[in-house]
Amino acid sequence: MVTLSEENYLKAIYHLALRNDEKVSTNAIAQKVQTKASSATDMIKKLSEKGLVDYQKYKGVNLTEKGRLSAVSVIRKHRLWEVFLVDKLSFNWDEVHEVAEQLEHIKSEKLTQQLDAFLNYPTKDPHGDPIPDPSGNMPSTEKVLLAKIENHKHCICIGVKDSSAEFLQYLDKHNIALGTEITIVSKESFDESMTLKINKTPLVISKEVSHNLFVKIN
Amino acid sequence: MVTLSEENYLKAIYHLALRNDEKVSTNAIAQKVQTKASSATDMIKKLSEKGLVDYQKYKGVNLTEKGRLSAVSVIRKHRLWEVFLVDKLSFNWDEVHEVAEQLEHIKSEKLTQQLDAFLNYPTKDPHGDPIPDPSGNMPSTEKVLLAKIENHKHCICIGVKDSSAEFLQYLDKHNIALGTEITIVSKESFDESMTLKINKTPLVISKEVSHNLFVKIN
DNA sequence: ATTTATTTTTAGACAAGACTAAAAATTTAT
DNA sequence: ATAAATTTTTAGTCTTGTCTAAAAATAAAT
Repeated sequence: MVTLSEENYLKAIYHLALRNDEKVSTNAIAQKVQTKASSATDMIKKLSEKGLVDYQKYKGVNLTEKGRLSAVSVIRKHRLWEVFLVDKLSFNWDEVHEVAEQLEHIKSEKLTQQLDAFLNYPTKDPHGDPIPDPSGNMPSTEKVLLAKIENHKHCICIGVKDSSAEFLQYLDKHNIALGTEITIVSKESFDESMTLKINKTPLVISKEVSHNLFVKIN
Repeated sequence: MVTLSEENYLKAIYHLALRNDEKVSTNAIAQKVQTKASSATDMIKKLSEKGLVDYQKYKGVNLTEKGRLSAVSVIRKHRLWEVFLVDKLSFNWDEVHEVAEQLEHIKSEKLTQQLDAFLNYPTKDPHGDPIPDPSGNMPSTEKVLLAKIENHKHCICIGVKDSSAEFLQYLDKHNIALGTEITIVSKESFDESMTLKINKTPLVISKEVSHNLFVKIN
């Protein structure tokens, strides 16, 4: 069971990880959840013990898959409730956040499902943010780092982050270009390396590569 | 500001005071909120300090007007959400309680108002209980226990007393719903069982059932 | 490469709510 | 009316999540 506070921390980490794409710092989390760094440290330890984040002292945190699913579930509920408030209860788009912050913590699988159906399976909330599907997939509206793609997913290369000549040559050598379809075959958590399949050819890449390549989900 | 726990205690006291009409005992409260008497004592002191209940040691508690308003506000939200779940999200009437227990604590005046309007200002929840108005007036229904109805009378099911899932499922199984017309065919005085006729079908019920079903005379 | 500054973690404390065990008050029974 | 049983309260402890102050680790700057 994940408590309300834990859910808020997971959500904060999820949102911070989107832009940074690297490990999230204690201070950043503390600021996001409006608390002190020492409190954040305590909570991070708790989340780590529960297997919701990967954590090493002084090194920042990452969501585990379990933690990510929990965070996305809360975000899904938040955004569905925002749609409800605007579409059905005539709220303005700038009035919904505070109420949705409360509603997102209601625990009932059936409630979420039925609400989704009642709203006609919306794909975006009133602010234009995508609504994750019931199994925790966040529709990617825009480019995402290859490192963020889940196992066994297909995606398409749409750009690079740091375009050094060496890196572009590396890509050429392995037949990765704009528009190339990439399948994630497996991911190693200890060094964040990945095995891909490109045009039926397997390729192992390091985390330096996966964090430098932008893709979009097919 | 009234906390979630405080709201639950106030609600418990409100419901207990209905029947007893007298002061409510610590033990009764503890049982209702599923806790120990010592915990109840602690909370009662806190509620007393906040001016939500009148309390004298060993003498039981009464809601103050302030406490009553707070309790009724929670009950109003609980019942509105129940209507929402049944009318809009296709919940069965025996599935709504647990979820409504969570939703009743959401704090937003506008949310409650708009929900009320969206549901078309309902006056009863799915169990037939009245929904208080926004200023805290609880409509008094002239509902009566089925056990009290005389022989050969006709009446209409308008609610239940204790709405456990098992009981509601029992009612469903025997085609008793809100609005169902019931005729009392006979009454056994030795065990207080009754024979009814529902849609021309006879049904024998125990005193447990007749003491749990509210009806109004046709 | 040390010193300085910043970030992060630890240690100890606090408030809310709950619990156990025991004491005090009240009620019931003889 | 006094003893027995029950109810209620107190005292002390626990957990969750927060805080402050200080120590330790990392990062920045000279």
